Amino acid sequence: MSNERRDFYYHTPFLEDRHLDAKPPPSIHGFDPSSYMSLTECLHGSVDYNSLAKAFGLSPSSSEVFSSIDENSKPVEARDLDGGNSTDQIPATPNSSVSFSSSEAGGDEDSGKTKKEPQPENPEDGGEYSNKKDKAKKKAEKRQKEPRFAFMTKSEVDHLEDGYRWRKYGQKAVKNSPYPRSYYRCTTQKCTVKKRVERSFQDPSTVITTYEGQHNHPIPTTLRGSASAMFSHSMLAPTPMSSGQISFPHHQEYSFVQFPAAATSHQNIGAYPQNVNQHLHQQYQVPDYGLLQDIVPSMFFRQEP
DNA sequence: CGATTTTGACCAGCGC
DNA sequence: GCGCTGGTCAAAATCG
Repeated sequence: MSNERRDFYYHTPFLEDRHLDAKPPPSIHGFDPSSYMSLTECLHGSVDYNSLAKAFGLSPSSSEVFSSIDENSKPVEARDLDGGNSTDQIPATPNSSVSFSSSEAGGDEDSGKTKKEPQPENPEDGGEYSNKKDKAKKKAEKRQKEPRFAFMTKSEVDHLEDGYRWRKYGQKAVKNSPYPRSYYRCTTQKCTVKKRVERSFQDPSTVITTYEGQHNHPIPTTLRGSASAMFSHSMLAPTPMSSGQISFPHHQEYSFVQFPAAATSHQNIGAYPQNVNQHLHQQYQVPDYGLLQDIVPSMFFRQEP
């Protein structure tokens, strides 16, 4: 609504030219402005552009960057990536359709999509409705408060190992795409984090993962395989997840990144100036330059009209 | 046998 | 109001 609203998109080609031993590094490439990759959505649908830009050490007026996104990372049939989502509700201007309710973190960051404030219509007189419906409503209400974050990863594996344990609770065919979308929920009790995974129909080698919510617990140490071993100590330590960290799982074998706490409270974004860099840096597995140098410089911001 | 996945049904939001 | 679509539920099936 207000012009204050700005969407942030990022393009993180990091890892692309990174050599991590034997296997080809997964890369996050391209992005889909019209359906995913909107940091704004992740950040509760309301973020101050300048603050965020600052947080990442970018000049708020780096308009070239904006354009570069359009040209380079052309949202190839972006709408198709998300099937109905973007096609139907995010026509030309992604954010414009995101009926964001800036009210607060509880804003409907799911806005542009489907869920909406479930009218609290006498939950008790559900009468004819089974508690199933009530449940769904409650969940929906809850869900809206969760920050979301989506990214694309080149991978042959659909469900990327990210250190947490997930249970699949649904799968749906995606409109205009031969690939289905899977829905996962964190199996840890009391943790409401969910994630959706789907393969890009434009680029079948790309997996689009959307995280929703924040883990309120450390990574399960009983994780089988090497997953747990690859997470940095900083991750396994009782990190203040409550502060709003969001993890950027790419590929279990290569890296694991935590996004600075900015995710949960947009008001604080301005509070992570340059520290963000160091912050991120610590999280990377790759020592030398870390992926940070890839991610930050390539962190593109875009302002939608 | 418990945990997880599969899958059809159901529900809510949105556009027409 | 209706149809479409995304998201979730939950019973059944499958897995380890």
